[in-house]
Amino acid sequence: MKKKITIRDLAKEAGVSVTTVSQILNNKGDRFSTATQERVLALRDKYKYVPDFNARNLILKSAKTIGVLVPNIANPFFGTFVEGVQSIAREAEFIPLVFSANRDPKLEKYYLSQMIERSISGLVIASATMTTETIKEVISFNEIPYILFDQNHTQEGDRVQTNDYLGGQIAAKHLVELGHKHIAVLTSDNPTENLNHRMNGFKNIIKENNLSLAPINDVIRAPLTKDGGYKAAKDVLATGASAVFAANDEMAIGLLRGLHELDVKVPEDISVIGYDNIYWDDYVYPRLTTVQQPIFDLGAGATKMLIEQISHSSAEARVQNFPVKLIKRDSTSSYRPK
Amino acid sequence: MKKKITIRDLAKEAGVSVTTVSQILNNKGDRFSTATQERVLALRDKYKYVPDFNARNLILKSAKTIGVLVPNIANPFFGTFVEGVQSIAREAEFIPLVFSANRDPKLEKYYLSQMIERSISGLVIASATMTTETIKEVISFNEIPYILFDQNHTQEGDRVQTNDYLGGQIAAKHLVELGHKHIAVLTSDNPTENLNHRMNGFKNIIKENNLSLAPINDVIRAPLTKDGGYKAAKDVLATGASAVFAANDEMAIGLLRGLHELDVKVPEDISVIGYDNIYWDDYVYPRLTTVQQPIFDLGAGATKMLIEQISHSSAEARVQNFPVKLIKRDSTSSYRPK
DNA sequence: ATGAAAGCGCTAACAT
DNA sequence: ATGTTAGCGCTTTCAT
Repeated sequence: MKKKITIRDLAKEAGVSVTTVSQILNNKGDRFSTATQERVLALRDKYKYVPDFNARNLILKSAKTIGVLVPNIANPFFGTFVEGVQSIAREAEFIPLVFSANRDPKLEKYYLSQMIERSISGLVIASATMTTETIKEVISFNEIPYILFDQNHTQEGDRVQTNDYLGGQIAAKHLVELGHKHIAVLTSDNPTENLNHRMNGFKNIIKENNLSLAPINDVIRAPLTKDGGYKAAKDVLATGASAVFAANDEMAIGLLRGLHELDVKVPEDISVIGYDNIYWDDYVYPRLTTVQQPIFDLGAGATKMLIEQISHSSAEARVQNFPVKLIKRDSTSSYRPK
Repeated sequence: MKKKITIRDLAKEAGVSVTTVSQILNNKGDRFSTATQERVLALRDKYKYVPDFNARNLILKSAKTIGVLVPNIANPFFGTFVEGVQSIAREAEFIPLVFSANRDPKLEKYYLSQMIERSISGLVIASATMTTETIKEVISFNEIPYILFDQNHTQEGDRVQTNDYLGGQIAAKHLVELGHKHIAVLTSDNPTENLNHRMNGFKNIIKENNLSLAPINDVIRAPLTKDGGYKAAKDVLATGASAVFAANDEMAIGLLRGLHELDVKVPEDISVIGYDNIYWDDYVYPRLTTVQQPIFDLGAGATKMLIEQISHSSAEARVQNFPVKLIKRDSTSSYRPK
C-alpha cells in the first residue's frame, strides 16, 4: 500500500495547521478565510484525501456501522430483507456488516464477537436461533442497541414484526372461502414462536368453521426448506386434504415440486398456499398463492428504528407492526369433490 | 454505551504496565512470568475485555476486512457467491463487507469510497458495471489488492473465471445432439465480455454444424432478469426455433413462465437451456437444464486468492479457472418435427 | 482568522 | 521479567 496521505501532508502543503484543515474538512471552518478554505478543499481533491477511518473513529467513538445477522443470505427472503436494511443504512451513511450464520449458534457467537470488537453502533437480528441468553450475555452486556425480527415474540427489546396470527387467519379464510373442508398444514419441525402464532391463527379459523384438522394426522412437520417441503409431499397427500397451508414459501415451492412428481395436480387436486411472498412465487408452476410479508420494508423499518435508537437512545421498548395480506395466484382454487 | 474497559484498566488492576498486558494478550508474552500471564488473562475474562478495534488498527494498519461488491444480493447467484466468500474469509479471520450496488455506478463509487475510508485490506469485485476506469482511478490509485469475477475479460488484474466460451459450446452441443436444427438465443441487451464469450462459443458450434442462427432474427436481447426473460417469450417464439439458449438461469426461468402463458409446452414445443445452475432450477417447471458454474467455489476461490495476495502481495497477475459442465434436467428434449 | 497541544486506546522499540 | 516512551492520524479545547 502506498504511503497514505495524511492530514498533516495537506496542512504542510497548504501552509496552515492541521487544526485548520481538520475544521474545514469537517464543515466547521466558517471562521477561516475563504481563500484558506478553498486552498484546503482544492488540496483534498488533488490528493483524493480521505480521513483515516480508524483514527477518526478512535476519537469519535462511533464506527457508523450496523451489524446484520441473518440465517442465510442466499435465501431471497433474507436477501430482500438485507436490501431493505442497506437502503436505509445508506441514507444515514451507516455501513451494514452482514453475516449469514446458517442457524449455527457457534458461528453466530463468533460473528457477534467480531462485530463487538469492531465497535458496531447497533445490531439488526433476524435470526431465530439467537437465544435470549446470548442477547443478554453478549449484546446487552455491551449495551449495544439492537432490533429483532423473526424472533420468538416472548423476548424483550425493540422489534419489527408482522401479525403472524392474523396472517395465519388470512390463509385459512382464503381456503375456507374456497369451500375446502379438509385442510392440512405443513409446518416446521422446529418452529419458532412466530410460526406458532401463524399456525394458531390458522387453526383458530379452522375451528371456528368446524372444519377438520386433526393435529396428529393433518399437521405435517418438516425442515423449513424447499427440500423439506419436497420430501413432505407424500405425507401431505396421505392426509387426504383438499388444501394445504405451508408455513413459508420455500417449503410451499418444494411441496409443489414434490406433488408434481407424484402426479398430483395443483390446484385441481389440492390447493397450496404459502407464506412470505418471495419474488420467486411468480415463477414457479403454478404461481404460488401466499400471504405477503413486506420483507424489504421490514428490513428498512428495523434499520430506521435502530438508527433512531442509536442517535437518541430512547428508553422505552418499541414495537413496529407491518401489515400482511393475501396475494392470490394460481395454486389455490375452489374445492371440487373427487 | 457503558464506559468501555480499556487496557489501562486491566493494567492498573493487575498491577502491571500496559505493555505487559498488551504483549500477553497478543500472544507475545512468553517473557513474562506465568503468574503475571495468568493474572492478566483472568482479568480479561472477568471484564470480557476486547481491544478497541479502531485503536488497534490505527497502529496495525490493517482492518482484516475485505470488501465484496456484487450487483444484487437478493439474487441467489450472488447470494451463493457471497457465502463462498464468507466461508474462506472466516477461516482467515477476515470480515467481509458486502455491498449490493444494483448495477448503479454511482452507488458503486459511493460504496467503494466508503470501503477505502475504512481501510479494507482487499476487494472482491463481482460486478459488470465496474469500469476499468473506476478500478484504475479509485482502486489501483489506493493500491488495494483486488480480485475480479464476472467481468470484462479484457481487464487486467487477478481474477477467477470460468471458461465461458466452453460453456457456450457445451450448451450448443447439448441442443445439437438432441437434433435441434433451428436454435434461438436469448441474451443480454447490454452484454459484458464474458457473456459475449459465452455466446461466441455457442455460435461456434452452431456454425460448425451448419445450423440456422440468423443474428438478426434469432438473437433476442433483453435485460438479464426474470422479467426480461418473461417479456421476451413472444419474441423467442416468433423465431420459430425449436430450442433456445438463455444467457443465464434467471432469464431462462422468466422465459419458462412467459412461454407457459403463451400455451407453449417446454420441452415438447421448445427446449430451453439456461446458464449458471442456481439452486432454484430444480423447483421451476419444468426443471431447468443448464450449464453449471461452481458459484460457491468461485466466491471461495476469489477470496482465497485475495487473502494470499494481501499477505504476500505476489507480483504477477494470476487467473484461476473453474470448470463448467452440463446439468441435464427436464427443459430440453429431442427435436420433434411439428 | 489561526495554531499549539492534549489525548483517543493501543502497540512496540528500547530501556532497565 | 517488566516498564518507559513515543507515536499511529485525527479532533478539539483553549490560546493567541
